Amino acid sequence: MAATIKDVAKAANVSPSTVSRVLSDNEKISPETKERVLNIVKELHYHPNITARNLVTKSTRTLGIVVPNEAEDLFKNPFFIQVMTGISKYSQKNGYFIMYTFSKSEEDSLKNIKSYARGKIVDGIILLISRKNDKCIEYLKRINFPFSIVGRPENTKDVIWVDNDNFNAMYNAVDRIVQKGYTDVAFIGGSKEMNMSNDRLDGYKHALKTHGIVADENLIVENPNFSEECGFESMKKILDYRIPSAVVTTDDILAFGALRAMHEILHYTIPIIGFNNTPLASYQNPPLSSIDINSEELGYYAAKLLIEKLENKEMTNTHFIVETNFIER
Amino acid sequence: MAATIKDVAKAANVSPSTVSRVLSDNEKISPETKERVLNIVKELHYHPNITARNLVTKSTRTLGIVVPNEAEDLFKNPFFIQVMTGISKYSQKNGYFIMYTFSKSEEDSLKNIKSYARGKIVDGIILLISRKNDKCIEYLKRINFPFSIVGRPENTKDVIWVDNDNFNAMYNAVDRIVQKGYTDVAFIGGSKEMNMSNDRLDGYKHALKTHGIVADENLIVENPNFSEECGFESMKKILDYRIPSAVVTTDDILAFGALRAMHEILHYTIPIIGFNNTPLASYQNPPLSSIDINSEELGYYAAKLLIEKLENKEMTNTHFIVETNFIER
DNA sequence: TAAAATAGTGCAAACGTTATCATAGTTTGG
DNA sequence: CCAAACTATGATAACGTTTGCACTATTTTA
Repeated sequence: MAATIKDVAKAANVSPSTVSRVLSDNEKISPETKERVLNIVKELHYHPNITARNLVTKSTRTLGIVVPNEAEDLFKNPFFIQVMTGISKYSQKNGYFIMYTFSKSEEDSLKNIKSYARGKIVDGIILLISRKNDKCIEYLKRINFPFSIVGRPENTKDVIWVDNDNFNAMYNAVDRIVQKGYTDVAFIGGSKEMNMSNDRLDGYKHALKTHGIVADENLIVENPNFSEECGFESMKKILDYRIPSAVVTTDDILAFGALRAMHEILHYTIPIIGFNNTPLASYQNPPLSSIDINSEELGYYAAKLLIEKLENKEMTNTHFIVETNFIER
Repeated sequence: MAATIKDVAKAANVSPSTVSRVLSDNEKISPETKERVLNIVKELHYHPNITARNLVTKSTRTLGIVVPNEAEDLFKNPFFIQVMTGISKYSQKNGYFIMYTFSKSEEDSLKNIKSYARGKIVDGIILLISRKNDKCIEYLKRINFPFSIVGRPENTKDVIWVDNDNFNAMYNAVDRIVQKGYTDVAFIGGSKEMNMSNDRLDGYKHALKTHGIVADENLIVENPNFSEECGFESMKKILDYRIPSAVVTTDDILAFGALRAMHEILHYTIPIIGFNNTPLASYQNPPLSSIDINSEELGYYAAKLLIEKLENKEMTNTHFIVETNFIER
């Protein structure tokens, strides 16, 4: 049996309170007792029982991550694991543990959130996605449970969120290629369910407008998801209509598909830009230019803002915008 | 404030014990009290405090996953997230929570394991990697803490592990292509630190031997890791020496690099086989044949075996072999 | 019909901490 | 030099459950 605080207290000839104080440091404990206690602690290999501590402090120093089922479509995309890495990095640095759960559906997400929140198993929750009319967000708001979101939610009021500036990221990319002389730019987008899709489309349109170019609706293809197949079909559709001078996409995987369509149909490629800068983007033929969204930072800041809220730090901001970088290849 | 078991008890005019028994079901409680209590539970939105329960039951029904730093090299590879999904699926089904932590190094892993185990924060640990002379394994064995490993450890005595049969997977693949007439097969491998690398190499050698072919050491290139660059360089080296009739690799990413080398140097491709069946394998040009290792199942069974141990089920086996599938494209 | 078994419930201890309050001893202030 | 303030520590009550034991009322057994 592992030693408890009482064992240490007895061996050091002090009360449990004193041991507790020694361990939490910031107390007025005489140097002698401190040393004596610390020696016993070492000797007995004592480590406080976190569960017991959690019970009395009414906090678990644990964050819960809810990974949506959509992630499955995105095994191809390191986005989620990168975000999770970022969350882990900040959390560890600040002594927080992390729990996660994969959810098959929005309902399932909600169920998992409830078990986290109601069982008081975590102090806060990080959502890796925000849907339209998101039930999870609504629930968390209603029960007033701390949470943060990766991705801008529909209604940003009273929520903590972290995202890229998708509008500007796409705006700048399109602006750039138009300036290079590619004025006839096609757009291949993914799921319209997500806010970022619309932001990126808006950025595209606005950039064209700035240059006095009227967007040709036939050059804009949106899809139900971000698969390679969708990218392929979209490009095919576009090529059937006309050969644009360049293509922008809202995801590298879409770009991979589009690239394949060019190879198979055109037998040459036109400039194309991906999004998310998947590690494999650089290995495409030709290497794919892409917009890096710094996924890891998204997670890092989602954890940071949430923890700041949990610790009642005065928050300067209830959201954070992570930079994007245009990677030209 | 959320309702406690005492509130429910008071409202239902019973003792807390009775409420507890109603909630844990399997007790001789009269149908009337049961119904009455259940109603109050619903009315008060009562949910047991898991921390308090954990304290008295001396168990957290939580599994801890230690993700190694190597994962970072493998963002390109959905392996880890797939394993984590598998773990999540089995755990959820059986009412277990999951914690994870990324580790920067073996030392860091050990530190994280200690905080999980000594704080009694998790009931068991799943390691996502096994190194040579693995300090984590050694520690967990020493303190006799339940754990399971994804991947076969050096010493399988007294440990629970789940893995593919890497030897046979590679053996069969090589056997297959040799039978098709490609007798001059090159081999590109990754980190020798990992057992599976050696198993796969052995499988390759043994398959050739079976067909009476003497392995040409110059056609065998091993690398420090599984990067695209390594694949590229290895293929280059092989082509400098001689053009083989086919190539097998121990990872799709290596194959991607090798494929690029063929395109750039040979300007045509020879048959090549990857490993892990990365989602992007099918989008290569030409589509990459690969060996699917069913990563998700690896995680699923790692969780299953560990939980069985935790619940003292009589375990028929202390390890499990997950099937591989040759995906021909 | 008395003794024994059983069904249904309550009491109280335990789990291992932290935190509030009290206290003994020492130092400081006027 | 006595009251006031402070220092270092201990006693004790929580935190919210589960569980072993005890108890009463009922049913079964012989």
